[in-house]
Amino acid sequence: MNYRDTLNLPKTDFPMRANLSNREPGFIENWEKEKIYDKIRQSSKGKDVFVLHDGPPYANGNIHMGHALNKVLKDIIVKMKNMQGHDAPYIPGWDCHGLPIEHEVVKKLGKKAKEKTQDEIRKMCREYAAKFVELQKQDFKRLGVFADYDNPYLTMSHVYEAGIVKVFGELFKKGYIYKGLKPIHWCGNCKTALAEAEIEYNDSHVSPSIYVKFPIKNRDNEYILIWTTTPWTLPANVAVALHPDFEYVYLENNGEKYVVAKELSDGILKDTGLDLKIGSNVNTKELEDTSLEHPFIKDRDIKIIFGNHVTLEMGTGAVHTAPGHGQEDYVAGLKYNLPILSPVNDRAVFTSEAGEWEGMHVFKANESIMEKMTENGSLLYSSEYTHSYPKCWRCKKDVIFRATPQWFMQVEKDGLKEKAMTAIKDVKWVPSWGEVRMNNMLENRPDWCLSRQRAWGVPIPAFTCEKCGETYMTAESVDLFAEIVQEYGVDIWFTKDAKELLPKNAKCSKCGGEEFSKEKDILDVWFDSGVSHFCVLNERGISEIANIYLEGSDQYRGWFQSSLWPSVAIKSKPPYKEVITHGFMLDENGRAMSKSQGNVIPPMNIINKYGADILRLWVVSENYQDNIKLGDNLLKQVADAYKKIRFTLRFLMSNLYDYDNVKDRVAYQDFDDLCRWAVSRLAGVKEQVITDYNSYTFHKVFQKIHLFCVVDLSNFYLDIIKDCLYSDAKDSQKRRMHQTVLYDILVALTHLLAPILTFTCEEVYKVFFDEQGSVHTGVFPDFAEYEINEELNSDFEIISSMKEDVYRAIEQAKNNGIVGNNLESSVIVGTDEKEKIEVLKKYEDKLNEYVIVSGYSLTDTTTDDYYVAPNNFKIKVNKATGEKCERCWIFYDSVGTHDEHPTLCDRCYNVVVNDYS
RNA sequence: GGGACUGUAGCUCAGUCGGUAGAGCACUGUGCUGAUAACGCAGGGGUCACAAGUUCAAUCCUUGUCAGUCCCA
Repeated sequence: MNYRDTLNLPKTDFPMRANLSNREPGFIENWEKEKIYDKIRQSSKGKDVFVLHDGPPYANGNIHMGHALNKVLKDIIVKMKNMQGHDAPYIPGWDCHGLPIEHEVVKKLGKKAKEKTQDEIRKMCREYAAKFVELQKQDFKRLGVFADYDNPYLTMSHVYEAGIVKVFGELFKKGYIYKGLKPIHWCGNCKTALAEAEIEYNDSHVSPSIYVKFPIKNRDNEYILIWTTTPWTLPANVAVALHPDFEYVYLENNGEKYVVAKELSDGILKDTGLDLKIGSNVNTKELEDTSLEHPFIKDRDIKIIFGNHVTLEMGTGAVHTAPGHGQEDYVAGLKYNLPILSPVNDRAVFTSEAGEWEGMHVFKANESIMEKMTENGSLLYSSEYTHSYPKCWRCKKDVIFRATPQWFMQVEKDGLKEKAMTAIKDVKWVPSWGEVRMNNMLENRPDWCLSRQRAWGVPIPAFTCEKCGETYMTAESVDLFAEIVQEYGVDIWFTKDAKELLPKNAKCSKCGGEEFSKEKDILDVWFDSGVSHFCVLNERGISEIANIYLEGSDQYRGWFQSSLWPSVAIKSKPPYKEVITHGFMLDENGRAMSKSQGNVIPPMNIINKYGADILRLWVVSENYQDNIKLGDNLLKQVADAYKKIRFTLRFLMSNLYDYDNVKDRVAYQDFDDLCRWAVSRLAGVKEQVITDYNSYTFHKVFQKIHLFCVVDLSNFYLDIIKDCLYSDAKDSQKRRMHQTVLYDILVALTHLLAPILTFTCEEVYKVFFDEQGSVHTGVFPDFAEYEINEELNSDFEIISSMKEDVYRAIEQAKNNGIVGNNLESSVIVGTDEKEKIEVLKKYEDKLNEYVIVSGYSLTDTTTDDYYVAPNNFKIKVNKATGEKCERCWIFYDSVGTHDEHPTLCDRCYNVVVNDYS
């Protein structure tokens, strides 16, 4: 008789090899067919609503690892909330307007772009965005992300566009919206505004380099010396900036004294070659209340201001400030309430405000202005300077900074900034330092410039009076436009005349004119996405605000803020209860991933090589709150951990092939100590894992489950019970008891891991539990009767440490030729630690099973020939007595006593005789 | 240059309310061949980024430096 056939060896159809990359698409197909998202919605109906609101990715290009990381994290949260008895919907969104798409479309058109109307270009942008929404959607599905893909939110949909206009209108009515001047990059040749992305840099641009004297009022022969490379901006000068902390000295020159930064004085001497003497220190505080004269404009009072933007890299430490012609100057100007002068028209030609230079192109005026200052003696020195200067991407001509009318949202009005800063204290920031970071950003935030001079976006519904040029926008006109957009989309702004978009009887408030033209500005796309909580959560009746926003840490400046301002202004509270951020993708060496570095890994490469579940497991294998590394070695490690989990699940299933959870289940009160311990550990792991899920520390979920699989299960419990599972009678109470435990562990792992290993857990569920159902409509198991038994836990820790020591002793015994393997051994164990021996005595008759040896006994009296092991147990290893049972491989004295089956022990004999004859 | 974060074994992470550190994986060796392209066991491996300060004592506190990352200028 072949006794092997009488064993209950594991059986399962669950494949060892996951073959994820090939098999995952099948699951996705199935989920689509079964409408898994709708099913989950149905099974969650009526439960507590929990909303993770999706920050819309930009509908341009294929997804990268940053998207994958972000979406998987969101998906894990949504799934684990659904599995904890919440109703957690997930509406995916896409950011569809904006320059990058317009840029791509125009670039593709090339020279033909000029022949196209704005309306035609917008149509192409819309198609372009729609295409990438579909592409990205497929990729997100491939990642196993569950979402309402049939009803996503697109910022270019008519409903959403109408929502944007409505929110803009609300803010306008509350008085937050105003029109002001702001310097922007401007190409005088193309007569157009340029965004940062439309600018190229010429590294070897040659500019004039001039030192100019600004006389200090009421101080004879004292000047502040400034340095600049743009003489043409001097007519717009209104201030000179000094650094509050730098030391300043006088440079003396034939009776004249020039204030400059001490550290730069040597550089100035070298640069100019002038024979200047470095004189005494200047108390700049005393200068605070005085002002300067302009070098060539009479009657202009030039303020002295202080700012940290002044550097010691170049110049004199005194910065010529023209808020109409420079970003930093503009910001400083806002702080000091300086006028914004910009006497330059759209062709970069001086206007009448520039006096004698009217009609002259600004670059040509440089020379003339320098001549003027040479004449009146205010130009100390001039030369040339080579540096990097911006030029237009289209015509390659040099660009200028020019103040233009722009639309703003006021952040100081009605204490909005203070309200926002207070509001964020009620938000839970994960990690907690997010609050500090946000707070610092809000504090220094200037008014939000909402307008862009572009085609692809939501128009700012403003009109200009044809007669007097006054801007026309009223509560009524904004409301009317929102209504029109609701029906036709914003494209109508570009196709209809002003008359058709204005309220009847619209009259200019200034001159009473009735003829208007449409303004051409569109809204900043950050406004589009910033109002998503209105346009999605409110408009769809999902919730007033979101439970969670989860994005990369760059969004403190971006979406978290663009969402916060309108929300606090209108709802008087933040749009989110919790804000979670994740770090950025780095390569294996901790370097940022970038095209230029060539270390970018597309998510599809990982999915095709390893599968989405491996990618998902990678997401939770590291702490995403910090930066997160990616590379082949890391993926290999994750793949190994995956295998361990998969094999554990498979082993559980394979030993349950003959188990029926209804018929064969053994009640908890009939469990032995080992099983009580096992379910105590299970209950502990379950509790910890749920805690870790709810604090969004997913890497701890992963580590705890992995550790449970490796240490508690694989190395200990499963190893011990194999003997019972295989060799005991199929129907024995003991075997059924262990199977009951295995079953519950399987249920627990399958569900607790489902938010992470979305595909694999579904595979387990369909193979083992219910081919028609889905693990994702289930909930985390409860196991109310399984208590965390601290006494058992600590007892088994002692048993475990004893087992370690015994194995060390057996290793030695093997080396000494006493035994060949563990089951050949019979061990005697003692220790000086009485408490430990007392614990062991409680389990004395089970310890041979737990240690997996043929003989085990405890002793109070150890002798010198005992091996003293690191955990302080003393052990003697002998060769087991009796013979090896052919069936169960354990050494028993009873082997040979049964004539019918001379190679079997008592237990196996009985099983074979009862069940197999 | 400013704001924020990170730096513990090859890797991913724990940890110490201040008393010179732990786990899993990987690695090496080994057993088994009834989880078998599996499974078990044993072993090696860290001046806790660097420097100074506080302290009887610092990886943990303070300051600075270096490296990496995000945002801003």
